[in-house]
Amino acid sequence: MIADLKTHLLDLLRRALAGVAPGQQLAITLERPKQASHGDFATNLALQLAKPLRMNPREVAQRLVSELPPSPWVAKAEVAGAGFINLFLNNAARLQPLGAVLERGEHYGRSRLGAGKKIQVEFVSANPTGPLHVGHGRGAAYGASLSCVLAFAGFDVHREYYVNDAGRQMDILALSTWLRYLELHEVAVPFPPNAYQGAYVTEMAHQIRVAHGPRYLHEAEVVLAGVPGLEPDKEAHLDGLITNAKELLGDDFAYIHAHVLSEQLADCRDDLSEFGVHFEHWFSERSLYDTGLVERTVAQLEKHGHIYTQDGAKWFRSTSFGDEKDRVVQRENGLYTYFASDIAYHLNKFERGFDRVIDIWGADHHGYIPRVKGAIQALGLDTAKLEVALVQFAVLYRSGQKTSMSTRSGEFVTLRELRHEVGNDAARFFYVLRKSDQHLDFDLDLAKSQSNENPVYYIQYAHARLCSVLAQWNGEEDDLLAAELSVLTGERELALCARLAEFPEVIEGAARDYAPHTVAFYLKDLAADFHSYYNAERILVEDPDLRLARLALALAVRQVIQTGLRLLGVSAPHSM
RNA sequence: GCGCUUGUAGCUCAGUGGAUAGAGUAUUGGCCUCCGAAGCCAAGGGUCGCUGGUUCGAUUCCAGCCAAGCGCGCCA
Repeated sequence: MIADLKTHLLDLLRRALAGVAPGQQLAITLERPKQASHGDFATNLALQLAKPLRMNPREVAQRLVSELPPSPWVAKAEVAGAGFINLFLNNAARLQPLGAVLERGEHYGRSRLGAGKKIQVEFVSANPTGPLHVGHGRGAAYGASLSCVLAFAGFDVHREYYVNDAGRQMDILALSTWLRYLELHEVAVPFPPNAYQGAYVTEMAHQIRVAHGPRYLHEAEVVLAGVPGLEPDKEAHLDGLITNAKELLGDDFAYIHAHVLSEQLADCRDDLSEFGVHFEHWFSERSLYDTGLVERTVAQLEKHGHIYTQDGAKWFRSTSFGDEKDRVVQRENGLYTYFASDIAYHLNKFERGFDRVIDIWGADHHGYIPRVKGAIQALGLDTAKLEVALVQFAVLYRSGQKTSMSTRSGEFVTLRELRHEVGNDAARFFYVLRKSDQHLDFDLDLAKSQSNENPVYYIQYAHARLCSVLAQWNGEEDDLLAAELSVLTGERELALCARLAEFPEVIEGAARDYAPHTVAFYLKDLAADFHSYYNAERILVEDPDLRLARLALALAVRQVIQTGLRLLGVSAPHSM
């Protein structure tokens, strides 16, 4: 409808252009002016033409206006400012979007932009070594909202969580749990400061003790045998302990490893699920090793001459692809690096036939992009299909003080804690209310103590008000779909219609730019327009025609708020 | 040092090659016998970091500088 209207206006301008400057090929831009006095649409066409035609822009504008063919929708066209052409629509045209919302209902705003293309969105992918913290929450909220927007814009979206279940961090978690277990049995092994400190580790140790008693007990001397001291290299100390644990426990270490992994993954899954964040796939890093894909990937790179050996390690020549230095894929000790499995993972993604793959990473991974893209190119794949969206870290403030968010130190505010304090709706909305590449100062005190000031309530309140009015009318909502809308002539009403008309454009923009925050800002604007209208005019008036038309407008606004909030994972309560 | 990101109202943040740069919050003053005051209306508050360049026009694009965050491992 409104797309047709825009097409119609563009067509009018194109014909005027042909009359004034035959042969001029210009991309005509049509924008919605910020000020109502500048019309419903404006174009800078005359300003663009002024130079090639060597004419005064206002004069060009004047000639374009006089060449503009008559239209059933355009009330007037006028020249303004430096040479803008402002187009004013008649009321029938301005009411069109309202009719479109009523007709399409929950599908209003849906787009064919994605054309059913398969697109994978991988996000969160936090190591399952402890509870998710508020930093992960941002990636979760962003990824989930973006995925919904993309799906609404016509993409076939696949959400995926990459589970880092193969690396050293998981070994450290298993070790940490075992050490806590020994501690519970009063075995005197000092708990290393760089092991996982969180209380959940002790809880898991406790569970293991309850389930298996003393089965995993060993004397302190054997546990510490041959382990280098904490100084000078505390990581070497940790590695020594891991080596001993694996030897002493054998298959039992694998059991503890598997146990802590499944515990943490289950916790993570529950946490995200309660946050309204769901994944189609949980992809195991370890499976890349089990299926031999990591090995095959490196071999393939080697075959094509992108690998060389130096100092006993295998290096990928990523400098050939614009990286600042070459990167190790297989260490001197034979173990593959995280990078190696990540190349294999991306190869696997491409082999699954996605038209586009989006990785959502924390901004601290930005230096990682050139090497991954380089590897993809080296494998003969199309790097343009991979897009990386960086999400800046949330910097957490408590009582005006910056708070640490390290998982290993155990000093962090968990996502679960945050959700319980401020609620899922406020948390989801708060996270997505800034563009993703903007640093986020997350003021805990503000979020927790003043949650009523969170703008999400402003929008939800508008929704509840609309529900309330419609309930008091107590009629059949289906009857509103056929209401005669032409009695709506007030500026506020027509402004609301214009706002409704923007929604499909906002969705397409958000999908194109990976910017779900624009949906949040749009909803704030829509709610503001409605609150303003609601205070100025009465909806349930005596005149039955006007009442029905206003109720139809209310229904449409409620629908778009509902749709928008759903995309952001925020509830639309009927009362609050 | 190099790279990426950021710099807009007291604070937190949107936005744009175009007309008078916006919102929330904070401050001040109004609006409920009337559909929900978690709301509305109004006022004050700005060198869009600085300097150049491109352009009819730059807060927006480009370069340099200043400042902040992050990254620069045979960690993941």
